[in-house]
Amino acid sequence: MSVPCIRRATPDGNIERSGPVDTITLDDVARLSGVSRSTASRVINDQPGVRPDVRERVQRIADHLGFRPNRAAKNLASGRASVIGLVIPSEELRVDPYGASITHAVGRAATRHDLGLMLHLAEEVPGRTVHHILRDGLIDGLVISSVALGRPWVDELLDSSLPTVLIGRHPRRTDLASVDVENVESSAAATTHLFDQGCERVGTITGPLGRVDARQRLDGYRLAHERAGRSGRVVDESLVVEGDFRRGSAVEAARVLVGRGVDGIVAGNDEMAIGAMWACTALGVSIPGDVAVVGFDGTGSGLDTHGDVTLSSVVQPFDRLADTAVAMLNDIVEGRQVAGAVSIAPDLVVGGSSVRSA
Amino acid sequence: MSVPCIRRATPDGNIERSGPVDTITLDDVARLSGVSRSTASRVINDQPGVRPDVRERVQRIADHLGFRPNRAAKNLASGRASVIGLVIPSEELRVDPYGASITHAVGRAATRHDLGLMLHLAEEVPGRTVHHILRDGLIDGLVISSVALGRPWVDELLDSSLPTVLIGRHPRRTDLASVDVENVESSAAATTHLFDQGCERVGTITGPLGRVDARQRLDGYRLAHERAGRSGRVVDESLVVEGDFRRGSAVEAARVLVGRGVDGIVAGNDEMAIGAMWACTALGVSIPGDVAVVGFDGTGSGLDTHGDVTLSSVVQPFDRLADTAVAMLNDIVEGRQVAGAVSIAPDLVVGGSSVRSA
DNA sequence: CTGAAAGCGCTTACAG
DNA sequence: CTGAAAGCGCTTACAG
Repeated sequence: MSVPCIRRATPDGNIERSGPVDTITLDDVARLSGVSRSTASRVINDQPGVRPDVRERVQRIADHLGFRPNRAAKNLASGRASVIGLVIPSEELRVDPYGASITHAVGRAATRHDLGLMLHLAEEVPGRTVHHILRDGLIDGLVISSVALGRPWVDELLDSSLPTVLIGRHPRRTDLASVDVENVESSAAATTHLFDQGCERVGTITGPLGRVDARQRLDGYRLAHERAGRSGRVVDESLVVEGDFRRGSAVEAARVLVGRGVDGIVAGNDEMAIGAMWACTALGVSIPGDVAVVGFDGTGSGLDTHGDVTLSSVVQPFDRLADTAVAMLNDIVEGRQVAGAVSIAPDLVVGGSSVRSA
Repeated sequence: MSVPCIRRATPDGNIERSGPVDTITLDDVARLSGVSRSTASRVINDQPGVRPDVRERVQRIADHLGFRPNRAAKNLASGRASVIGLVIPSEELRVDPYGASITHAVGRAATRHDLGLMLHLAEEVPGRTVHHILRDGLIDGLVISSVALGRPWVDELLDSSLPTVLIGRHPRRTDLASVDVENVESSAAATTHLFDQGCERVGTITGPLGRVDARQRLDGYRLAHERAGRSGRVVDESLVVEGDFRRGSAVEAARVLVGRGVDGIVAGNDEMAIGAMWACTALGVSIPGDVAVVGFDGTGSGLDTHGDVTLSSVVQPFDRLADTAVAMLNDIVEGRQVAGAVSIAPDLVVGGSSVRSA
């Protein structure tokens, strides 16, 4: 327990700071409680084997002192950091709301599990990073966004000794612990929803088809057509246009689709749905009257209305995805077994972009 | 140095993991180099006072072994974590590209300074958090986004003993170490740019005027009018509309402004610029022909084109802002004095939304 | 220039 | 149920 720190502005407008932080250690708690360090430790960590009255006394004193265990010491002694890392491409975080949503959700999930979250931005850089991440001993494990896959050092992490959980899917490997949103059925549901609104000619703007999720969503689009086959709806391949999950690509694509007479568009994600809506609006094509639009992700709905029309979308359950991923990671870290791949169904949230008040 | 960890899929499709990570300690390096731990430590940390040949030998062996110091031990022994925290509102990260850009930039800056970055999402929750952040001993200091200010626990951090640097400006306090973009002159430059393009009636959609940056940018808009006073350009108060920095608010605002006959719009940020462009497009008002638009932040430019028109914008120097903030924080942590408030000038990047090829 | 030793604040068998 | 003691892997005066 030392002198509290003082901060003040110096006359010349600079700022200085002195003195260490007021620190209460486990020893303080033990001494003031009249027990050993071991017992105090047990109380603090909710471990069994302490007489109830002793436990209560120690706890009260700890609370009163505002004791917080030093994480570095805890980490060193226990070999556990109580911190997890998140690997996500920096590009993703910056240009795509999906990345921000995942980061946000994992951050919240970590907090709920009483874990710190370190951010590891996946740049295109070479390899030393991996070793740093691994050997620093600063984190217990990693949540890796599948969007980060493909970078050599990220793939290297998957084979390292560090526990990892993937959010999303690996293009090839099936041996990884992963959590993913269900893509096929939910995309089919979105397409079917447009049929239900009376759309006869529904096109789709897909994500980059090198990506698993983009392909699966396209599969769902096809599946819905198969199921609606008897009502004369079949896939017109000229209405399947590949985008790149970014807004700009959908502007082009939507123009093409409008030119080919669609009355509905299933976009591979919300960013592209927004691009499509933009293009339609610019062409004087009304939404949802002339063309009904539905997206995927849920990042474009809510606050971010476009014109007066809210976007219909297959909304990813970001919080559940993140919570599941963090829980799985925790299980792996603590040596419990973990189911390999978890899939979580999203909800289709219907907004103004697809509902025709017939 | 122990057994490497093994991971394998079990027959029932689950995944298990066993064995500790292969660990090389400073002791290993010292022993194999035939020196003491102290000397090895000096070499590893580039401290003076080691004979060159010894230094080289130890270094080689450390490199060969792939030695990485255990951060927890280092932290515990030195009282320094080599990790900084970033406090940013979770809402900001999710809905506003500005938050993502800041996060991205601070992450990169931290890496450059060889620091880890912990994410502290500012929710609306009560107070314990502060103490956690402070006493965990997990971080040396905090970069706080000014957007997070206003939450009681964030304000509390500013008065704590933990070193902090603000990115942005505090509404009242001037005693804080902070880094901010220059708002007034740059906003004036954006407005003047529209005048230069021949705009006679330039309106503005401001951010929420409770915020300093929003007010400063409005000041810049006024300043440009003052300077252009002799050419007959004066502020028409009916062309000043308050938004909330979000896209939706600008859609409304732009309709109002178009109704009042503007031929140019200065938006308080890019999100609102995009909303305004959307509204204009929907109204059949062409950009930049009928209305020229300029934004602020640089988050809406680049990849994210709208229609075919790229957005002109006052582009924030995110990397420089972040780098400066992290460097300042490091200085404070290491006890060096730090200039109080740093202001960095952004660049006006002209795109298609404001250039009239007369 | 180099090393022996104490110590950072905790956890965790181990013995009572 | 409780405590004494060793140890996690480093840093850092201190003495040579």
